[in-house]
Amino acid sequence: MNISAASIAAGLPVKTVRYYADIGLVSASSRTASGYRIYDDGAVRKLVFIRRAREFGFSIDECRELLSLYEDQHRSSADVKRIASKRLGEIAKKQRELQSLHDELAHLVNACRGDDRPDCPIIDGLGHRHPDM
Amino acid sequence: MNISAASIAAGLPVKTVRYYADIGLVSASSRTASGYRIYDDGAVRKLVFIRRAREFGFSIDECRELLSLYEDQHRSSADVKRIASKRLGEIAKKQRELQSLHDELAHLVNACRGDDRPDCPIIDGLGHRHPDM
DNA sequence: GTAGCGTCTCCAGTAACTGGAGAGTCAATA
DNA sequence: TATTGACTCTCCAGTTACTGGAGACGCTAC
Repeated sequence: MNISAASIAAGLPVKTVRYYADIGLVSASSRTASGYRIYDDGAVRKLVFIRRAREFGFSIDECRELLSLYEDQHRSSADVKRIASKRLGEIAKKQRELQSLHDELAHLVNACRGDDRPDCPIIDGLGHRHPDM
Repeated sequence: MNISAASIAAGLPVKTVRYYADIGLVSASSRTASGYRIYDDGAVRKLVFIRRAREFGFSIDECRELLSLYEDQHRSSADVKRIASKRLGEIAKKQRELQSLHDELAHLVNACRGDDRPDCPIIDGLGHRHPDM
């Protein structure tokens, strides 16, 4: 599999696959005589693994850690659960933040007539200090 | 007001205030003879405005746009509403994505015993293709 | 006057790519 | 066989919104 076939199989842009190789996250399994990267199924599986983990919001460094657990036959599921639980907590926190932003902004947007007059509660709401932020 | 007083009043780090001046977002109202930045109330209000808008997730460029509306006595609230509504849609989208990530990851974490055995549904869930992602 | 801050500018680095230049490679067509 | 066009390579620069640090200068108090 050359890089474009691997990128399609993994669901990642070619540039990103090359980048992951550059930073030593997932290297090509070998190269052709002319230097083209070759990816085998194992490498593609790792790329898929990384893509999924990135979609879950894991950082590249966390992916590195997860990948080493993924590759380690002797890893304990406790390690993995610890990392995933931490991430889950962060996601929940982000959700709460987003919710309050949404509510506040929605309130301002609803209060705005949206006509040609300069009076605008959104601008006012942004411009002045707010009780709990 | 020197830069640190302004930064406290605006709720932004000094570095960030300087950065906003560098990129021409909010300049100091003047300078002392020795080159120290001086901020008046108007400049501080703009800094607060920017901080709030950033907290709402508006990009620097969007802030620039909002700021010009903020400063424009003749702006229509329709313009502001348009930008804010767009942002609101993006926030809602992000919320939905985050929700599905949360559900999926929570499912995996719950399914994981978290003991010393290498069998781990989280790793498996990340490693393999998933129905709808 | 000197110690200990604060401030200045400028440069580099962050995260995770993305875009592009310039050169080489490969497969198919004329 | 030559050439076209797509693909690949490496390397460098740019992105976003800052943040950290170096080295130099300013300000205030003791």
